[in-house]
Amino acid sequence: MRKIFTKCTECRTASCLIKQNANAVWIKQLEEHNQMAFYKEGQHIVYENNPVMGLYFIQEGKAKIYSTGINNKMQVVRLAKAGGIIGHRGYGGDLYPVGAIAIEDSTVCFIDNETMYNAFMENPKLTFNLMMYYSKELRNSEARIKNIAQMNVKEKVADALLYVDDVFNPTGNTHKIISLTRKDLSDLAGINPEQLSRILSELKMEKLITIVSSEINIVDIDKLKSIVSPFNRTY
Amino acid sequence: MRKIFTKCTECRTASCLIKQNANAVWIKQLEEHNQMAFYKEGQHIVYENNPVMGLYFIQEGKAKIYSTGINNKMQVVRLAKAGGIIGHRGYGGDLYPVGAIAIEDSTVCFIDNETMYNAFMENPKLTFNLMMYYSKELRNSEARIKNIAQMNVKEKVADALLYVDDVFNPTGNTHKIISLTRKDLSDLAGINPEQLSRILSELKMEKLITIVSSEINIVDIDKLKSIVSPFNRTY
DNA sequence: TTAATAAAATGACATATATCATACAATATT
DNA sequence: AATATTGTATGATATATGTCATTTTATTAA
Repeated sequence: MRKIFTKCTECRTASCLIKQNANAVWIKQLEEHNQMAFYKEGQHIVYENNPVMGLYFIQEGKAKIYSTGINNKMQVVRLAKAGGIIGHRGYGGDLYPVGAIAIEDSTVCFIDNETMYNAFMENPKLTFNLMMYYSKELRNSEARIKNIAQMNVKEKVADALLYVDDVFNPTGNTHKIISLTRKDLSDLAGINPEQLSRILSELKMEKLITIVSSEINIVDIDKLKSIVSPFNRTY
Repeated sequence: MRKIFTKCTECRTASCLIKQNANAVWIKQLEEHNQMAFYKEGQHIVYENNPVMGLYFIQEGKAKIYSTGINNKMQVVRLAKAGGIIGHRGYGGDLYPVGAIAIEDSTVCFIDNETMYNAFMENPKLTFNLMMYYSKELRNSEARIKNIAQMNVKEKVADALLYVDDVFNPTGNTHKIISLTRKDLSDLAGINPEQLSRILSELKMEKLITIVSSEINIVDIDKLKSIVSPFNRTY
């Protein structure tokens, strides 16, 4: 576990939008308003249908953003890691329609709505880049709508594996699927765990992945991509 | 058909984010850079996988935003009307991953990326509210991921009807499903037209909707909502 | 108005995926 | 180390939904 930094100037999360875009004066301001919190794996960072009080910046760790449907079936709508943002949807007393759970021990930096609003009004680049962040997530989300609606289970599994790899292994050196259980993966793919197991076995037989003590490794990422290529997703 | 306004000061689209949030100086600036275009029903406003040159603001009319999957199967990811925004995803020479087609005769106001960027840097409220717009669309989109993944066909149809009504009949006085063919509706619900027909007949029998010469009218919106209520979507 | 064309609805059938049950493997507990 | 507990994999079966064919209704053209 890394040390918790309560000051932005000390924080080493280079991908943080605030560090990248707010001016020095505002970084000081924000430092005085932020609240750091530590979440153990499995703990809720935000609950579904609770009021949105501000923005959560993941300083360290990983989280799944989910929404609960019928029979308490969980749908993972997106994954986030250090630098990622949770919350902030629906300004002005709205409820937050999705929940977030730490899938690794995580430290999260919280800044309330009012402080954020003031920062936005005086840091156009911050606002612009946060707008871009949402815009990019929206694009991803719309791609996932099509995928979930049209793909068969095998394609959904390939898509989910590639999504996880894209989010959690950005350098591309390693392609290990980390921090996620079979249940998490099936909730992400939008299928049930049994189907997931079946397809994983199939992919293992076809030598696209290896599984050692239930840890998944992508060994032939190109073939995996070719499974979803008819849906021209760009990973 | 309404007259095409080429000046923001003349334009009567009250819901336009630019009109609402840009200062007078910038509205003048934007007026000099905007390009108006008229699209007949069925015409493309933007094509899939084309470069994103700027932002499209719908002044008048309606559009479906879609993405094409396997076997050229269309998935409608969202609907937009006057005041709605198309484009802008993936700033910086990226490709626009979804397409947009006018589903009514429409006039659309286009502003290039550079002009928009300059406007953003000097109109924090405009940037903030556009960020909120994307944020809201993202929230909707994530809700739809769960819905499409978990709902059965009947729930999908109810959800699609309620979505259309919510977007196109905001006042709530009338609940007529307009401007959409059965194909459009099934592409939105993520099912095939045959299933849609079957479910529509069922809903008609149950007196939740009426169909006169293939025009759908929601007559019992509460019962329709109760079909999707286990998914606690807030229309 | 009638014929021609397109759109929508219905029916019969095939199939992919979910469900339930069971078996196996891996981690945790005493 | 042995047992309990959880997580993962596989098999058998049921069911919802997609596909293809046909009929009915609506729209357009002659």
